[in-house]
This record gives sequence, structure tokens and C-alpha cells, in this order.
Amino acid sequence: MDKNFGGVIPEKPALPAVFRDLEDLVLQSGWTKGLERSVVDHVLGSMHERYVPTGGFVAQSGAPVQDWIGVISGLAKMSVTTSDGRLSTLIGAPPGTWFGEGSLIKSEARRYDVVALRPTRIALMPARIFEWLRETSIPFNHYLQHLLNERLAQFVGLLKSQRLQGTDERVAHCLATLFDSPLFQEPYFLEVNQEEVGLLANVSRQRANLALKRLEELSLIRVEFGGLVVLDMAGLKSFGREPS
DNA sequence: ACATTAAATTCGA
DNA sequence: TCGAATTTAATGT
Repeated sequence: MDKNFGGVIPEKPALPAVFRDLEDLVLQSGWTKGLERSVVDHVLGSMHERYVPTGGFVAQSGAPVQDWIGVISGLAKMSVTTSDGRLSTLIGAPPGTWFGEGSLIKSEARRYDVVALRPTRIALMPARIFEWLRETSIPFNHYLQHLLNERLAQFVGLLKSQRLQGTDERVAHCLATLFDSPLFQEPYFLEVNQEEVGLLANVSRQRANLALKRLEELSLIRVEFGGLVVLDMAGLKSFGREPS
């Protein structure tokens, strides 16, 4: 039974754009730029896809690394657990993220837990194919350099915001770095509850709530039940550092 | 920590 | 299969 509220339709937030399947992800990823179509097809043929339910492991710390991993849809978090404590720092992996190349290059065991925050589909590229691309493709190597550089910048930025900015700024910064993907067009909904935001930004849930409301005041986001809508990603990114 | 509200699930017809 | 009742999860203060 649907009701008509005088033509006023409650607006549904747009869902984030997400990759359709493995092939869609690969074809749209930066590293296929400059690769021969035949090479891409060969690589595609070697890859497979895996579904990970909420709370499931995408990758486990200590496990041998067999694949380079890309996120097709859903959302995962990478967490580093300290040897003794349960204190873990978190990094988000939205669709389009590729990770694990560090351990692949050094051929060591995984150093992070990667856990699905919601039902997630991942793409797996076997280590041998990854190696083969590194050995034979300059464009692929250029992409890896770009990726590593980006990640370094992300870490530096994170460290900076943790050290010399207030809580609201940290929360804004975390949201921006974790969920900034060129695929996402504002406004888009993020299914992340306030407790998780707190974990990501290293603040209590209560404080995260205050920070989110503040960001809502500024029309950068809209707070909803069980998540939030990003209205202005650029604003989130620059929040807390006006002067150049 | 507590009160409130949204959503999900169960239950009875 | 519908909707009211109950339980669970998330929010706001």
C-alpha cells in the first residue's frame, strides 16, 4: 500500500556506483591502461572471484600470500593488530581498491587482517600472473608506482591529522580518505554505523556522533540510520585546513 | 550510562 | 500473507 504525500516523495540516497563483476573491475582499473587487449584477456582468464560475507576474512594476517586482491563491491577494512593489545588501526578498502602488492613483491606472509564490513566480492589475481606483469609490462609498473605513492601520501596525511588536529577534523579526514573513490558520485550512501566511525577515527562512539552532527551542520554529510550520506567529499577532504 | 527510536523478527489469525 | 507484538540494533544526549 503506497501513500502519496501530496507529491512529496521522500528522497532515497543514491547508492555508490560499484563494479558489476570481475571483468568490469579489471577493465576500469588503472593498471589495464596501456596493456594490450590480448594481455588483459590472458590476465582475466587467470583470475577468479570470491564472495566474502559480512565479518568474513578477505585475507588473514600470517597467511601465505597467493594473490593480488581487488575489491569489486562491498566494503572491507584492513586492520593491523598490535602484538599484545587489541588496539588496531584501520584503513578502508572501497570498491576499486587493489592491495597486497607489498607482501607479493617481498613474498612474505600477509601482515594485515582484511575483514569484510558488509557482503563483499573480491577479485583474485594469482601471484605468478602478478609477477609476470611486473616483469613484462612497463605500464603495469608505472601503475604500481602510482599506487604506492598514493598510499604513502594517505598514510602521511593520516598521521598528520591524528597528531595535530581535533576530533572533528580526524573524523572528517577518516571519512574522506576511507571512502573517497572516483567511482562514487555524490550524494552517496555509506552503510557505516557510528560505532564503526568511532573505531576508524579512534574516538568513542559518542564523540563520533557529535563530530558527525557537526559535519552535518556544515552540509558535508547527512546522518541517517545505520549510515550516512556523503554530500560533499571535497569539503570533507579539506575540512580543517583552510589556509594553503 | 540511559532513554528513545528505527528496523528486523516472530507470531497469530 | 498481513499486521500487530516483541526483540534487537542504532542513535541522541
